[in-house]
Amino acid sequence: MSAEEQNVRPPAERAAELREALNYHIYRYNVLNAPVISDAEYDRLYHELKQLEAEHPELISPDSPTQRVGSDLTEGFATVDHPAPILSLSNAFDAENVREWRKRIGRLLPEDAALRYTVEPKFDGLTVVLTYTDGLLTLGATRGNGEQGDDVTANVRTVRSIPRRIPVAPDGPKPPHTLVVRGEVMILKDDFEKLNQQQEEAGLARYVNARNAASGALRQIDPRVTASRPLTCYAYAIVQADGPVPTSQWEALEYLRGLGFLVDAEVAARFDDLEAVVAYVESWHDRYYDLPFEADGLVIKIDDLRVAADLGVVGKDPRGAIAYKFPAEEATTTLLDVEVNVGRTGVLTPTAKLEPVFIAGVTVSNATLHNYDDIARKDIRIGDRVIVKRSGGVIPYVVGPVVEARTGDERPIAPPTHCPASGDPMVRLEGEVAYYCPNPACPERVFRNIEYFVSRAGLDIEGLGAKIVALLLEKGFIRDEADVFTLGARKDDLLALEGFGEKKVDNLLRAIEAAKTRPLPRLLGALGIRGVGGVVAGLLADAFGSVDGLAQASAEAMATIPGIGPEIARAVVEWFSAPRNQQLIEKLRAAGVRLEAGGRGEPVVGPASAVLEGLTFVLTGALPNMTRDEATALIEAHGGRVTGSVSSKTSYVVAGESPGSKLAKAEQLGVPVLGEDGLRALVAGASAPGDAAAPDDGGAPAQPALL
DNA sequence: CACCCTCGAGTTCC
DNA sequence: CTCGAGGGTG
Repeated sequence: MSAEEQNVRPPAERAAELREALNYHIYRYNVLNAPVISDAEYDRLYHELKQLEAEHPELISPDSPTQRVGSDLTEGFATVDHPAPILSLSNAFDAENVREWRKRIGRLLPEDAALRYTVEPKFDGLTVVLTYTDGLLTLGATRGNGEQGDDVTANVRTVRSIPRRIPVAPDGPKPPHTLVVRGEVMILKDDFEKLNQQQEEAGLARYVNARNAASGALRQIDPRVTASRPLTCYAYAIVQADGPVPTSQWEALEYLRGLGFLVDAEVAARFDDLEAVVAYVESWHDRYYDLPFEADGLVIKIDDLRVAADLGVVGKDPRGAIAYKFPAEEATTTLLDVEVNVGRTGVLTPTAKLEPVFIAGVTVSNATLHNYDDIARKDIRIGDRVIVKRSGGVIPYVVGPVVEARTGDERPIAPPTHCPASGDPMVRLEGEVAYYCPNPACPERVFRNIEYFVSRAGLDIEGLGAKIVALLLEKGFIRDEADVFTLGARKDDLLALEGFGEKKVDNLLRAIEAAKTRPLPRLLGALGIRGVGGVVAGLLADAFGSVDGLAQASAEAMATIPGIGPEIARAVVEWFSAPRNQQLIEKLRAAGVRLEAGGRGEPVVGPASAVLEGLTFVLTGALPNMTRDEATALIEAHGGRVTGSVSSKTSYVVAGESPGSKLAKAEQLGVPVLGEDGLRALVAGASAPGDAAAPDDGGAPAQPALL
């Protein structure tokens, strides 16, 4: 049943259906801690109902979820009244919504009133209300239904970032006689990972998400259990005080920090211009996932708390603040099927076929399932409702199944016993996760190998992508990698193919011709020997100088090279001992492919300078004026190294636009971070006067700056 | 033998 | 980008 079909039904019927569904989801979320739909979907349903009620006010009923705030009251805890009701916030989903909010409140304010705004993270945790009497933490309560909450004082006292006594230091500032603070309890992302590792080691189920785990922890009857869970609390508001406290939100945050509360400082900012606010919140779109906590948006508040209070409340939403929601990165959908992919090495990778679902700006219908151990560990079954996440990076993956939504018709997923392409029985190597198709002649493996051979990672033949490789295989024009070089003799056959004109064929043949004289490391890497990528191929090329030299080398000889161990050596020897591969080399030789290092087209370029000698760089994000390849070339030309992951040995991280998790890692490890300019300065500065001459080897002329 | 670091391999969508 | 595994080091 599609959304369109639902929407043409009578409004009254649809409203009743939405009410029922929402109430059920509220119960699942708040009471059982086991939601069956994502927050984003909940939001969608909620807004549909709200809009329906706006158009047809007669449909509003007292049990409508729009008329109440959610409740998480649990039996087993004493119920306490909140000094002030905990309200929710209206949502903004884009810049325009934020401007509309400003316009709405503008009508209630004096003409041209100058406003300041604070922006804070919208924590995805649990709201708590903390009461201090003469500096002592005397009450901690959950949000409950907004009016009343559960008394979880004993549990709250176990949270280390919540002061049990203020002042925390003997000379620290003293709070007023009574102080009520609002905060958010959560499990930080790193802690959540560790917690799940412990769960696994203990043979227990993983928690699906941090919020549920935190919620469960806070509601333990035995506070010792709570104490064993890594809870953190950020404070963000003063609810009540009987002494002088700040009258602006910005100062309130500073005040709370001064008293010893944990207060966010990464996101919090104050602006006196709404457009600056809009630019700021949008700037968080592609970096909020680097925050140490889960956040599903930002909160924009009128900084002057008296002005905010005077604006009052509409429905259950205060007018003085708005929640700016990030595009949802998680959604639930149905796992329709699991497809098996055969890689060029023979590894089988399960891929999830999903009912298409819109997440963070794109429609996702496929997601990797990594391997069969992972499927078993998460107990994912075909037909399950599954949570799909598209975080930090871009690549979506299946987080886990919603066990509560099972109907009993779900089917377990078993690793295939035979290769879907060749029919060979699958092999699982001792101690490895992957299942392999052991047959090197497996049609899928052959296809993937050729595809890799000609790809950018291999010989980089432009105009020869996966589609065309598949077509050429199907037509019988090629059967292995070397056949690619015989295509020049079959120009007429190529021209006869659909979509292949004179120009396209000429370009393709020219690219193939050029690929005959690629540098030796590229050729070695393109062969697809297990464990031999760009770096290892370079080491082997340096040591043996030619394909034949390598083919004759012993495993022992290879293993003496730093960076090559017994495993890779064995894989290389094994590869060259296979008749199939020996024939391949002979065909390449016969086709005129250069199998040695050096020669024309491969100048041995000495370093332009050695100013970066001994330094290791990691690139992340997009630099404004150079590609990653150019930046890598620049660093290497000056004697530096570029690696993929940040470690304590990394000298510099070069970060550009929308950097990934590497930037956070760098900050965590205290590795200095450079921009593009910083990199150029490093190169230029040190190589400036006098020392630009290439060291000793007279043969290679120093290259001028690369750009 | 237990770490840490690096490399290779596979992956999604437009 | 993330994961798993190989290689090297203390």
